[in-house]
Amino acid sequence: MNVQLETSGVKKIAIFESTLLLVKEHGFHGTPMSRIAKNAGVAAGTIYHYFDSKDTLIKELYIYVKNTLAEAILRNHDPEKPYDRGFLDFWVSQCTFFIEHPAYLYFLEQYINSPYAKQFHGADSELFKEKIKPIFTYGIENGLIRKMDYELLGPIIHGSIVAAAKLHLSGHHDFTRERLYGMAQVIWDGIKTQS
Amino acid sequence: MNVQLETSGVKKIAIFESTLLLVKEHGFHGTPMSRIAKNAGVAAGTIYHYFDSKDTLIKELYIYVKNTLAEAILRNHDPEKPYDRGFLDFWVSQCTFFIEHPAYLYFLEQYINSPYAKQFHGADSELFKEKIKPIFTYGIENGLIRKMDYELLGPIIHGSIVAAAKLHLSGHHDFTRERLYGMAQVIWDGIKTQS
DNA sequence: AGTTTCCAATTGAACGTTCATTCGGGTGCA
DNA sequence: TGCACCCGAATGAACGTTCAATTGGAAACT
Repeated sequence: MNVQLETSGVKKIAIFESTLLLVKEHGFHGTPMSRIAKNAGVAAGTIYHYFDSKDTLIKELYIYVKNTLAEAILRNHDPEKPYDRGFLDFWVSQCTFFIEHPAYLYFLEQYINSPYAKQFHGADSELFKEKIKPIFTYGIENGLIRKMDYELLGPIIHGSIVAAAKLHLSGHHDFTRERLYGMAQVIWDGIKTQS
Repeated sequence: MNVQLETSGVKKIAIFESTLLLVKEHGFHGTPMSRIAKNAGVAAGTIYHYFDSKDTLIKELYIYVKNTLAEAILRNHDPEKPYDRGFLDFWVSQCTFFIEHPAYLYFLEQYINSPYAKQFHGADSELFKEKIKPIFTYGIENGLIRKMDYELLGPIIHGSIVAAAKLHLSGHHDFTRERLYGMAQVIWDGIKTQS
């Protein structure tokens, strides 16, 4: 199931989840290693058994989060279905994932815009790069999606998903699965090759 | 010109611009007050003559940035022109502003996703709330834009502008004014009421 | 099976640094 | 003289990281 053959990794995951929760609540700087440790039920020094520094902890956490997200998306992805249906599924399953895992969403949003992302530029989830991104480059190259750079298309789609998830999480709206598919359709109409 | 009747405010602006540059480069945590001071050409203590704390400095800086952005947008906005043309102008002038002021862009992006934004929820540019936002709510209410929440529409448009500006700033692309209007048109096609 | 060896895992107090903020004092203008 | 502005060394708290000491359990040996 896992890429690495880890004996357990249970503490590592505990540290990840603890960091995720605290970063969501207080941001990167607002979460000292001491509190990460306490929250994860380990001693401060233990973290340094698994990670070289706070920076590498954050970087590895980012990849962990992206991998978890990619797994969730791929689980709902059926390559047999028509391309547009695939896009809708992608949009909805990612949005659902964020709604169900708010800490993952807020961590990602903070990371992407932090200096970490520039510092560790290139370090990303292999799963994402190899399985998800190709779906979109395929769509662009085969004339199913409007001709534009992936670097432009990506943030636009991402932005719509994040906006919807945040809106739901704010509590003001409660999006049903149908509503989500409706929103995905709006985005698809804007993205697809215009007839 | 300014809302506040400041005698000069030149030091205050210097502190703002210094913070902007350093935050872009090193993030919130990576920019100590001492370096903000040195970079602005003032003493550390002087900052506390103008701001209560680092937190309020950041908060006021956010409003300063949003105001400056709003001014730039309104300067290029002509209410006489048709609505769709107004949207294109809005999109392009905001994108151009970000391209010309990268530090403003990166500061905003970091702020929006930081705990500051939640902490100071509601504190925003009056200019923006009273002049820019109404343009969009008008468009939605009068059936010119697809019926959706402003909280959903806003981030989508914002996302596309930011993505384009970042792509330009990355150096890989050099968008002419015509190219920018082309991209704005793509977004408009997705946003407008479908015929 | 019992004993010894060994090392990864874990602890938390201690260290040194960095940082936001304070404060006592200085300057120049009204 | 008073007041607004400004300085920068000093302060003390908070933080990331280190490390000597402890544990526990698996292998190696008798």
